[in-house]
Amino acid sequence: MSKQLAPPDARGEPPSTVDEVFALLRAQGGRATPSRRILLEILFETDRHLTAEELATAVQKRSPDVHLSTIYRNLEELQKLGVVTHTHLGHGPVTYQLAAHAHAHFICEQCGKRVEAKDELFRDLARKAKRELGFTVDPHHVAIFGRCSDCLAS
Amino acid sequence: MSKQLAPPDARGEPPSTVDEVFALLRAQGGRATPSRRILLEILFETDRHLTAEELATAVQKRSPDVHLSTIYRNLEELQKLGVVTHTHLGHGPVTYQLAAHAHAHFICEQCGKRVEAKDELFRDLARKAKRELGFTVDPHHVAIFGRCSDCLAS
DNA sequence: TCCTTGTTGCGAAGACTGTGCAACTAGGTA
DNA sequence: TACCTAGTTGCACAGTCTTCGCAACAAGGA
Repeated sequence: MSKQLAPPDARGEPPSTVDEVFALLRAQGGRATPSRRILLEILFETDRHLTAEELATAVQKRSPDVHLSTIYRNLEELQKLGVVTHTHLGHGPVTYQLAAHAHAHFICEQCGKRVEAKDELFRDLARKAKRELGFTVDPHHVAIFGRCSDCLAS
Repeated sequence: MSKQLAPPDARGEPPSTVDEVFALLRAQGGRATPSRRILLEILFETDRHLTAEELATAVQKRSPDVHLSTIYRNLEELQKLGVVTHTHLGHGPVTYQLAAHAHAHFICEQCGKRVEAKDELFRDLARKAKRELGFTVDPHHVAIFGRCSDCLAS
Protein backbone atom coordinates (compact mmCIF):
# COMPACT_ATOMS: atom_id res chain seq x y z
CA MET A 1 0.00 0.00 0.00
CA SER A 2 1.24 3.44 -0.74
CA LYS A 3 -1.76 5.63 -1.24
CA GLN A 4 -1.69 9.30 -0.48
CA LEU A 5 -3.44 10.12 2.72
CA ALA A 6 -5.10 13.12 4.18
CA PRO A 7 -3.04 14.67 6.95
CA PRO A 8 -3.62 12.95 10.29
CA ASP A 9 -5.30 16.01 11.73
CA ALA A 10 -8.10 15.60 9.25
CA ARG A 11 -9.11 12.31 10.77
CA GLY A 12 -9.91 13.43 14.25
CA GLU A 13 -8.69 11.49 17.28
CA PRO A 14 -5.62 9.35 16.79
CA PRO A 15 -6.16 5.61 17.22
CA SER A 16 -5.56 4.53 20.79
CA THR A 17 -5.31 0.77 20.38
CA VAL A 18 -3.51 -1.59 18.05
CA ASP A 19 -6.82 -2.76 16.63
CA GLU A 20 -7.85 0.77 15.80
CA VAL A 21 -4.61 1.19 13.90
CA PHE A 22 -5.30 -2.05 12.07
CA ALA A 23 -8.73 -0.82 11.10
CA LEU A 24 -7.13 2.29 9.70
CA LEU A 25 -4.53 0.19 7.94
CA ARG A 26 -7.11 -2.06 6.32
CA ALA A 27 -9.17 0.91 5.26
CA GLN A 28 -6.15 2.02 3.24
CA GLY A 29 -5.62 -1.38 1.66
CA GLY A 30 -2.95 -2.46 4.10
CA ARG A 31 -2.73 -5.76 5.88
CA ALA A 32 -2.63 -6.80 9.50
CA THR A 33 0.52 -8.85 9.92
CA PRO A 34 2.08 -10.29 13.07
CA SER A 35 5.19 -8.13 12.79
CA ARG A 36 3.07 -5.01 12.62
CA ARG A 37 1.02 -6.04 15.59
CA ILE A 38 4.08 -6.63 17.72
CA LEU A 39 5.68 -3.37 16.61
CA LEU A 40 2.54 -1.46 17.50
CA GLU A 41 2.20 -3.21 20.85
CA ILE A 42 5.70 -2.09 21.73
CA LEU A 43 5.05 1.46 20.63
CA PHE A 44 1.86 1.59 22.65
CA GLU A 45 3.61 0.19 25.72
CA THR A 46 6.39 2.76 25.93
CA ASP A 47 6.68 6.51 26.26
CA ARG A 48 10.33 6.46 25.31
CA HIS A 49 11.72 7.35 21.94
CA LEU A 50 13.11 4.24 20.36
CA THR A 51 15.44 3.84 17.44
CA ALA A 52 14.67 1.40 14.64
CA GLU A 53 17.38 -0.82 16.04
CA GLU A 54 15.87 -0.79 19.53
CA LEU A 55 12.44 -1.49 18.12
CA ALA A 56 13.83 -4.38 16.12
CA THR A 57 15.44 -5.86 19.21
CA ALA A 58 12.21 -5.53 21.15
CA VAL A 59 10.14 -7.04 18.36
CA GLN A 60 12.61 -9.89 17.93
CA LYS A 61 12.17 -10.83 21.58
CA ARG A 62 8.62 -11.83 20.69
CA SER A 63 9.24 -12.94 17.14
CA PRO A 64 12.91 -13.57 16.36
CA ASP A 65 12.69 -13.67 12.59
CA VAL A 66 11.44 -10.15 12.03
CA HIS A 67 14.10 -8.36 10.03
CA LEU A 68 15.36 -4.84 10.66
CA SER A 69 14.34 -3.80 7.18
CA THR A 70 10.79 -4.91 7.96
CA ILE A 71 10.85 -2.61 10.98
CA TYR A 72 11.90 0.29 8.79
CA ARG A 73 9.21 -0.46 6.24
CA ASN A 74 6.51 -0.84 8.85
CA LEU A 75 7.56 2.39 10.53
CA GLU A 76 7.29 4.14 7.20
CA GLU A 77 3.79 2.81 6.64
CA LEU A 78 2.70 3.80 10.11
CA GLN A 79 4.06 7.27 9.53
CA LYS A 80 2.05 7.57 6.34
CA LEU A 81 -0.99 6.65 8.39
CA GLY A 82 -0.13 9.41 10.82
CA VAL A 83 0.09 6.93 13.69
CA VAL A 84 3.85 7.22 14.18
CA THR A 85 6.28 10.11 13.94
CA HIS A 86 10.02 10.32 14.03
CA THR A 87 12.34 12.82 15.64
CA HIS A 88 15.87 13.86 14.81
CA LEU A 89 17.79 14.22 18.03
CA GLY A 90 20.95 15.60 16.50
CA HIS A 91 23.70 13.04 16.35
CA GLY A 92 22.75 9.44 16.29
CA PRO A 93 19.87 7.65 14.71
CA VAL A 94 16.31 8.85 14.28
CA THR A 95 13.89 7.90 17.03
CA TYR A 96 10.29 6.84 16.59
CA GLN A 97 7.24 7.15 18.75
CA LEU A 98 3.48 7.19 18.53
CA ALA A 99 2.30 10.49 17.13
CA ALA A 100 0.10 10.81 20.19
CA HIS A 101 3.19 10.66 22.42
CA ALA A 102 5.27 13.21 20.50
CA HIS A 103 6.76 16.25 22.19
CA ALA A 104 9.57 18.72 21.70
CA HIS A 105 13.14 18.28 22.93
CA PHE A 106 16.05 20.39 23.99
CA ILE A 107 19.46 18.81 23.65
CA CYS A 108 22.64 20.01 25.27
CA GLU A 109 25.20 20.18 22.52
CA GLN A 110 27.95 19.70 25.06
CA CYS A 111 26.90 16.71 27.14
CA GLY A 112 24.08 15.43 24.96
CA LYS A 113 21.48 15.54 27.70
CA ARG A 114 17.90 15.55 26.49
CA VAL A 115 15.23 17.61 28.12
CA GLU A 116 11.60 17.15 27.20
CA ALA A 117 9.58 20.28 26.63
CA LYS A 118 5.91 21.03 26.82
CA ASP A 119 4.35 22.37 23.64
CA GLU A 120 3.24 25.37 25.61
CA LEU A 121 6.79 26.73 25.43
CA PHE A 122 6.44 27.07 21.70
CA ARG A 123 3.12 28.85 21.61
CA ASP A 124 4.53 32.34 21.26
CA LEU A 125 7.07 31.25 18.67
CA ALA A 126 4.44 29.38 16.69
CA ARG A 127 2.11 32.34 16.68
CA LYS A 128 4.76 34.79 15.54
CA ALA A 129 6.15 32.44 12.92
CA LYS A 130 2.69 31.98 11.52
CA ARG A 131 1.91 35.65 11.48
CA GLU A 132 5.23 37.00 10.27
CA LEU A 133 6.48 34.24 8.01
CA GLY A 134 3.40 32.21 7.18
CA PHE A 135 5.20 29.28 8.68
CA THR A 136 3.48 26.55 10.69
CA VAL A 137 5.88 25.28 13.31
CA ASP A 138 6.20 21.59 14.11
CA PRO A 139 8.41 21.62 17.20
CA HIS A 140 8.40 17.83 17.50
CA HIS A 141 10.35 16.90 14.44
CA VAL A 142 13.80 18.20 15.25
CA ALA A 143 15.33 18.88 18.62
CA ILE A 144 16.41 22.33 19.73
CA PHE A 145 20.05 22.72 20.65
CA GLY A 146 21.69 24.72 23.38
CA ARG A 147 23.33 24.20 26.75
CA CYS A 148 21.97 22.60 29.85
CA SER A 149 22.46 24.36 33.17
CA ASP A 150 25.23 21.98 34.30
CA CYS A 151 27.36 22.49 31.22
CA LEU A 152 26.84 26.22 31.26
CA ALA A 153 28.06 26.37 34.83
CA SER A 154 31.30 24.56 34.06
CA MET B 1 46.06 20.00 18.45
CA SER B 2 43.16 19.02 20.62
CA LYS B 3 43.21 21.22 23.64
CA GLN B 4 40.10 22.07 25.55
CA LEU B 5 38.89 25.55 24.83
CA ALA B 6 36.88 28.09 26.66
CA PRO B 7 33.44 28.53 25.07
CA PRO B 8 33.52 30.93 22.14
CA ASP B 9 31.46 33.51 23.98
CA ALA B 10 34.25 33.95 26.49
CA ARG B 11 36.60 35.28 23.86
CA GLY B 12 34.74 38.36 22.78
CA GLU B 13 34.19 39.19 19.12
CA PRO B 14 34.44 36.30 16.69
CA PRO B 15 37.28 36.53 14.16
CA SER B 16 36.20 38.31 11.01
CA THR B 17 39.01 37.39 8.65
CA VAL B 18 40.87 34.26 7.73
CA ASP B 19 44.05 35.64 9.27
CA GLU B 20 42.34 36.30 12.54
CA VAL B 21 41.22 32.69 12.60
CA PHE B 22 44.77 31.64 11.89
CA ALA B 23 46.04 33.72 14.77
CA LEU B 24 43.53 31.96 16.99
CA LEU B 25 44.55 28.63 15.58
CA ARG B 26 48.25 29.24 16.20
CA ALA B 27 47.55 30.45 19.70
CA GLN B 28 46.10 26.99 20.38
CA GLY B 29 49.06 25.17 18.86
CA GLY B 30 47.40 24.58 15.51
CA ARG B 31 48.94 25.24 12.13
CA ALA B 32 48.03 27.38 9.18
CA THR B 33 47.78 25.05 6.23
CA PRO B 34 46.67 25.75 2.68
CA SER B 35 43.65 23.50 2.94
CA ARG B 36 42.47 25.33 6.02
CA ARG B 37 42.97 28.70 4.38
CA ILE B 38 40.88 27.71 1.38
CA LEU B 39 38.18 26.19 3.53
CA LEU B 40 37.97 29.35 5.60
CA GLU B 41 37.94 31.56 2.51
CA ILE B 42 34.95 29.66 1.22
CA LEU B 43 33.15 29.85 4.53
CA PHE B 44 33.78 33.59 4.70
CA GLU B 45 32.55 34.10 1.15
CA THR B 46 29.17 32.46 1.57
CA ASP B 47 26.12 32.95 3.75
CA ARG B 48 24.71 29.61 2.80
CA HIS B 49 24.83 26.49 4.87
CA LEU B 50 27.11 24.02 3.16
CA THR B 51 27.54 20.31 3.67
CA ALA B 52 30.97 18.76 4.07
CA GLU B 53 30.57 17.37 0.58
CA GLU B 54 29.77 20.80 -0.88
CA LEU B 55 32.68 22.35 0.97
CA ALA B 56 34.99 19.66 -0.32
CA THR B 57 33.87 20.30 -3.89
CA ALA B 58 34.41 24.02 -3.47
CA VAL B 59 37.83 23.55 -1.88
CA GLN B 60 38.84 21.10 -4.57
CA LYS B 61 38.14 23.68 -7.25
CA ARG B 62 41.04 25.65 -5.84
CA SER B 63 43.18 22.74 -4.68
CA PRO B 64 42.12 19.41 -6.20
CA ASP B 65 43.99 17.10 -3.86
CA VAL B 66 42.29 18.09 -0.63
CA HIS B 67 40.54 15.02 0.64
CA LEU B 68 37.03 14.90 2.06
CA SER B 69 38.34 13.50 5.31
CA THR B 70 40.59 16.55 5.64
CA ILE B 71 37.50 18.73 5.31
CA TYR B 72 35.82 16.83 8.12
CA ARG B 73 38.87 17.11 10.31
CA ASN B 74 39.33 20.79 9.63
CA LEU B 75 35.69 21.49 10.30
CA GLU B 76 36.01 19.73 13.61
CA GLU B 77 39.03 21.83 14.59
CA LEU B 78 37.28 25.02 13.57
CA GLN B 79 34.29 24.05 15.63
CA LYS B 80 36.51 23.52 18.64
CA LEU B 81 37.82 27.03 18.07
CA GLY B 82 34.28 28.32 18.01
CA VAL B 83 34.73 29.69 14.51
CA VAL B 84 32.39 27.27 12.81
CA THR B 85 29.11 25.70 13.85
CA HIS B 86 27.05 22.96 12.36
CA THR B 87 23.33 22.55 12.08
CA HIS B 88 21.21 19.45 11.77
CA LEU B 89 18.62 20.03 9.12
CA GLY B 90 16.68 16.88 9.79
CA HIS B 91 17.05 14.61 6.80
CA GLY B 92 20.25 14.80 4.88
CA PRO B 93 23.73 15.66 5.96
CA VAL B 94 24.84 18.19 8.55
CA THR B 95 25.56 21.68 7.27
CA TYR B 96 28.34 23.98 8.37
CA GLN B 97 28.70 27.73 8.52
CA LEU B 98 30.72 30.39 10.26
CA ALA B 99 29.52 30.90 13.79
CA ALA B 100 29.28 34.60 12.97
CA HIS B 101 26.95 33.88 10.04
CA ALA B 102 24.70 31.53 11.95
CA HIS B 103 21.08 32.46 12.28
CA ALA B 104 17.91 30.73 13.27
CA HIS B 105 15.74 29.44 10.50
CA PHE B 106 12.59 27.59 9.71
CA ILE B 107 12.63 24.68 7.33
CA CYS B 108 9.63 23.30 5.53
CA GLU B 109 9.73 19.56 6.02
CA GLN B 110 7.70 19.06 2.86
CA CYS B 111 9.45 21.19 0.22
CA GLY B 112 12.67 21.92 2.08
CA LYS B 113 12.29 25.66 1.78
CA ARG B 114 14.32 27.60 4.31
CA VAL B 115 13.08 30.79 5.86
CA GLU B 116 15.47 32.87 7.91
CA ALA B 117 14.19 34.00 11.24
CA LYS B 118 15.13 36.93 13.35
CA ASP B 119 16.44 36.02 16.77
CA GLU B 120 13.68 38.12 18.20
CA LEU B 121 11.18 35.39 17.42
CA PHE B 122 12.96 33.10 19.84
CA ARG B 123 13.12 35.47 22.74
CA ASP B 124 10.04 34.18 24.47
CA LEU B 125 11.02 30.55 23.92
CA ALA B 126 14.55 31.18 25.17
CA ARG B 127 13.30 32.93 28.26
CA LYS B 128 10.84 30.19 29.15
CA ALA B 129 13.31 27.40 28.42
CA LYS B 130 15.80 29.08 30.69
CA ARG B 131 13.33 29.66 33.48
CA GLU B 132 11.46 26.39 33.39
CA LEU B 133 14.14 23.95 32.29
CA GLY B 134 17.41 25.70 33.03
CA PHE B 135 18.19 25.31 29.38
CA THR B 136 19.99 27.97 27.38
CA VAL B 137 18.78 27.89 23.80
CA ASP B 138 21.48 28.62 21.26
CA PRO B 139 19.68 31.07 19.01
CA HIS B 140 22.32 30.63 16.32
CA HIS B 141 22.10 26.90 16.16
CA VAL B 142 18.43 26.41 15.79
CA ALA B 143 16.51 24.89 12.94
CA ILE B 144 12.80 24.66 13.48
CA PHE B 145 10.74 22.42 11.27
CA GLY B 146 7.22 22.80 10.05
CA ARG B 147 5.29 23.67 6.93
CA CYS B 148 5.60 26.72 4.77
CA SER B 149 2.44 28.48 3.67
CA ASP B 150 2.60 27.07 0.14
CA CYS B 151 2.81 23.47 1.26
CA LEU B 152 0.14 23.91 3.85
CA ALA B 153 -2.22 25.26 1.23
CA SER B 154 -1.80 22.22 -1.04
C1' DT C 1 -10.13 -23.14 -1.83
C1' DC C 2 -8.10 -20.07 -4.89
C1' DC C 3 -6.01 -15.56 -6.42
C1' DT C 4 -4.30 -11.26 -6.12
C1' DT C 5 -1.28 -8.30 -4.26
C1' DG C 6 0.66 -6.47 -0.13
C1' DT C 7 4.61 -8.08 2.98
C1' DT C 8 8.60 -10.25 4.37
C1' DG C 9 13.52 -12.03 4.85
C1' DC C 10 17.74 -11.53 3.08
C1' DG C 11 21.54 -9.60 1.02
C1' DA C 12 23.59 -5.83 -0.80
C1' DA C 13 24.12 -1.13 -1.74
C1' DG C 14 24.10 3.64 -0.52
C1' DA C 15 24.95 7.95 2.11
C1' DC C 16 27.43 10.05 5.55
C1' DT C 17 31.11 10.25 8.91
C1' DG C 18 35.11 8.83 11.45
C1' DT C 19 39.77 6.43 11.97
C1' DG C 20 44.55 4.22 11.46
C1' DC C 21 48.76 4.89 9.47
C1' DA C 22 52.62 6.33 6.95
C1' DA C 23 54.25 10.37 4.57
C1' DC C 24 54.49 15.19 4.64
C1' DT C 25 55.21 19.92 6.30
C1' DA C 26 54.53 24.24 9.36
C1' DG C 27 56.94 26.69 12.27
C1' DG C 28 59.99 27.01 16.20
C1' DT C 29 65.03 26.41 17.43
C1' DA C 30 70.01 26.15 17.08
C1' DT D 1 69.77 28.19 6.84
C1' DA D 2 69.33 23.55 8.34
C1' DC D 3 67.12 20.71 11.47
C1' DC D 4 63.44 18.68 14.53
C1' DT D 5 59.18 17.95 16.50
C1' DA D 6 54.60 17.42 16.36
C1' DG D 7 50.51 18.75 13.91
C1' DT D 8 48.32 17.65 9.38
C1' DT D 9 47.21 15.20 5.24
C1' DG D 10 45.90 11.60 1.67
C1' DC D 11 44.27 7.33 1.31
C1' DA D 12 41.91 3.34 2.21
C1' DC D 13 38.93 1.34 4.99
C1' DA D 14 35.53 0.71 8.66
C1' DG D 15 31.29 1.86 10.87
C1' DT D 16 26.61 3.40 11.37
C1' DC D 17 22.19 4.15 9.74
C1' DT D 18 18.88 3.52 6.11
C1' DT D 19 16.97 1.99 1.72
C1' DC D 20 16.22 -1.18 -2.17
C1' DG D 21 15.64 -5.39 -5.31
C1' DC D 22 13.87 -9.73 -5.54
C1' DA D 23 11.96 -14.10 -4.84
C1' DA D 24 9.07 -16.42 -1.52
C1' DC D 25 5.28 -16.00 1.47
C1' DA D 26 0.68 -15.00 3.31
C1' DA D 27 -3.61 -11.85 4.34
C1' DG D 28 -7.98 -11.47 3.12
C1' DG D 29 -11.53 -11.03 -0.42
C1' DA D 30 -13.99 -13.80 -4.12
